[in-house]
Amino acid sequence: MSHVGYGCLMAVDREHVLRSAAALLTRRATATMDEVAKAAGISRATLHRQFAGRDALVRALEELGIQECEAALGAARLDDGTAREAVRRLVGEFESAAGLLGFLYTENQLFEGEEQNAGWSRIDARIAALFRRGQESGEFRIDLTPAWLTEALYGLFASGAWAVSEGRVAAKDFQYMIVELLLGGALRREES
Amino acid sequence: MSHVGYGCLMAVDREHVLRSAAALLTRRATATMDEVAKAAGISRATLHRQFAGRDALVRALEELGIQECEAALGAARLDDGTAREAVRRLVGEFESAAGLLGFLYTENQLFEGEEQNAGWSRIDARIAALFRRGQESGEFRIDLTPAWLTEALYGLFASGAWAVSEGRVAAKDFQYMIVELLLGGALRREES
DNA sequence: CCCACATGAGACATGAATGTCTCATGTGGG
DNA sequence: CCCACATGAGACATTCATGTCTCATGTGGG
Repeated sequence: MSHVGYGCLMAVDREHVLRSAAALLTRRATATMDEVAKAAGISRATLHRQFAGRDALVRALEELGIQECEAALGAARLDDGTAREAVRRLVGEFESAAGLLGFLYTENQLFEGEEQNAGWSRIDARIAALFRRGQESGEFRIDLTPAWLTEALYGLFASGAWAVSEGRVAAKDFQYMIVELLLGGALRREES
Repeated sequence: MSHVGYGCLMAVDREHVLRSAAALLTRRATATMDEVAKAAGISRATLHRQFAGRDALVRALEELGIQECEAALGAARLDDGTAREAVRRLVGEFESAAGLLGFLYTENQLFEGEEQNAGWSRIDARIAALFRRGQESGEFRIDLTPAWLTEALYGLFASGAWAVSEGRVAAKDFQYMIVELLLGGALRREES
């Protein structure tokens, strides 16, 4: 047939639905499909036509999260300059995705048995490689493994995003707080 | 009547039930009441006799978590020695409760509207006071707020406990990894 | 103008978890 | 020995989210 896709009536903006769902589920991970639909301004039926079920929706959100992370990783240019500068850029680029990331981070615990999306492994590897680069260049200490630093970064993103949404930390301090704690820790430095 | 409580047949070991539930829910936050009962080695009926419902069970777990945290806070003697030593002791004492803490930390997001247990505020305050003491003594930097350091500590506990349970970090490194990252950060130190 | 089609609204069935109930059982204490 | 009582097993109703269905509507394109 001739009409390839959606020639006449524009289908519901899938992107917008995903964004709305992400924003809602970030705040309340147990939100109903009904609530998700309302949040997106569409009916439950239409939501269901786009995503076969809650499962499919979460998977789509996972894909979205992975895309955002990979976009952030690209924009952060992890190979440029010092490792600490790259970490700073990385956190900045990740900021907008932190909420979604936190949601997916906790949601992953529920999948338990199932194999996790390969995208996360790639992302983990790229972040861990950055920390490894910092270790090899002598910038970072070598007694904290890249795997742990990566994991810790996720944890700080999640708690940071939550603290901001709860009003315990100002949104404008998000990047600074995370970067400074991750890189420098709580102790005062004598040196430069 | 004469028999005050459980004179004859010992009631189901409430403590044991709570421990089992904590262990299970730490791994799978969505576990069924049935599974919780099985994990504790009792029937669902008995579980219901002890805890009016899932809600009551979670509240009881929250109380348990608060108790453990306050016990840990006491054992860590936050007012003794340098603040960094106190932080080290604190993380060590919290280690056994980290899994439960992580569960409750994420579970709290679901309660959304409701007011959170006052116990957490007390605990937050004690931990934040420790960081503040470190700042006032000149040990800790002052540009990271005590509130954020407290929040970050929770996040590191959660991600640390999860990383251990996933096998990405060795259990024996738990305390070291968290303390070193929290206090010293990822950067190498030139000074002592 | 008419048709195609995506949408919204809602009815309906389904499955799962929950909460409540009864009853048989076994053990411990008097 | 007998009674009290906590327990386990299971039946049952209920609630809720979900998935599927139908139908009316409205709009855009031909």
